[in-house]
Amino acid sequence: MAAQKPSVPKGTRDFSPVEMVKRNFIFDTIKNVFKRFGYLPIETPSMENLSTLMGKYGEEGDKLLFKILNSGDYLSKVKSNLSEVESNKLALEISEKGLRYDLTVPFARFVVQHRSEITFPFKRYQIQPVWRADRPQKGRYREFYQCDVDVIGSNSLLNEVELIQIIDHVFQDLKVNAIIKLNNRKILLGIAEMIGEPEKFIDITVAIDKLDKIGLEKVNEELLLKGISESAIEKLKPIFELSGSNKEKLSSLKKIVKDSETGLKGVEEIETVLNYFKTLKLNIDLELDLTLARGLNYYTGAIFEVKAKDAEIGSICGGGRYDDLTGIFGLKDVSGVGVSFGADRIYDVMEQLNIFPQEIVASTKVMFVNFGEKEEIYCLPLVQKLREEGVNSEIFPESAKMKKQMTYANNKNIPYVILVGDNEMQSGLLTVKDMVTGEQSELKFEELLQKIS
RNA sequence: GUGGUUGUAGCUCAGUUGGUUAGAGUGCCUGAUUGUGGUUCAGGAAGUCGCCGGUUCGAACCCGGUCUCCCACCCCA
Repeated sequence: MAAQKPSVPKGTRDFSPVEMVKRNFIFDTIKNVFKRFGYLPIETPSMENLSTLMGKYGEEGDKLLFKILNSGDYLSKVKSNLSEVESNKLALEISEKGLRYDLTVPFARFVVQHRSEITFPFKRYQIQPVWRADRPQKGRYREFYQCDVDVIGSNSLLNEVELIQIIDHVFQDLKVNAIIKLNNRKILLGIAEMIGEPEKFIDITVAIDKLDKIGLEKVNEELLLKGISESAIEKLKPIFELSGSNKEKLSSLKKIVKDSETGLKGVEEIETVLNYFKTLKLNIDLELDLTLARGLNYYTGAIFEVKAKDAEIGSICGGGRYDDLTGIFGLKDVSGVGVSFGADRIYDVMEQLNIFPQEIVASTKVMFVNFGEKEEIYCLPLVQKLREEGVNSEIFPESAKMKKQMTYANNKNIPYVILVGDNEMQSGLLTVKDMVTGEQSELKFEELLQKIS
């Protein structure tokens, strides 16, 4: 039988040690910031009941869910006529579980399910993979990690402020130049009301979200196509033409939505958030962007999106406030707000810009060459001592040829190689080779410690 | 889901109008050097030409299907 060619499913990837070291650098950096702001970790299962996931991400979202086939003789339980039933109807009859699509909905489920154990406001972070069945392309995978921070059970806009600070910290620590775009769904709703098309709210937001990508004309075409009247489109025009500083945009916006209570509330919320930053230091740019809409329709208040300034890859972080996500699961009046960092896209940006710190790649600092049994017995306690001193060390596991052992150290980027043979065992010194300069010196153990620390 | 594109050695890629035995660079292995990697030199191994079928005396090359990669749309981290 011919060996089958090994491969992984479309849109999924293996990660080599070098890649994992870099990925862990991103995860660790993000995690440390989360912890510094008082967030605690949780995890939820990779799969959820489809009833938990369906209908939370819009029509498109449902299509992008990976569904898991029921176990056993699932076909025998199908009630519909197989030759007539539609695929998506059948899917629900033979599948009751699916892979999670994001971390926010499982979190809402978690909160409702564990409400009696939770003290509110509940601040949690969660770093796990999610799955989406769309076609892979640049910066888009079928399996990728999200790093979510959310606070639930508090309406305070201080939480929005805190999330912006977290984003600021993360990208500062990662040394990624980024910009936060901020908007508020209430403003978008107010605008929809103003132009007399409140029921077309979703269509309007999706269309204006594309403004910077496809331009005003195409957006207007799309709006017409969705059945929005020309006069309404005409009224939208001044919103697209808003410019200047955040302050200027807000004051002209106030006039536009002056007759919409919701709209004014949204403007006020943004003003409040921005006012906090009059006295807080913020390194990242924070920009009010009226064309930011975000597709997920559970957002009700503030919405955020972060873009890398020096790379073209879509958003690397996004989120917002959701007033009633727990309501779906039976817990009313619990508002939450959170953001999600796209670790894989951040990786792509950092890789493209070549800004991973050099020193994270070297894992082993010292390697002992293995000359044979006698020497092993002599070296092993030394390796142990180095490890006790916190130095990452290893001994080559067999007395292979020098060339092989040196090549191993070289390929693994090990900076120091130690040679201990008859001479060294007699003198009690260690021959230490600096793999960068090629220089060798005979040192006492303590001198070695000093040299490498 | 729609449209386009790619696939040849572990990796990056050549390969003429369809014509003997499919090449290069790099990596790998061996030796020059039995206690010295990264540089140099000599030698060596390595390919169902993505897969299935068709056309042809003959296919890496032409045709059809399929999978995969990448890109755009939809949507999104």
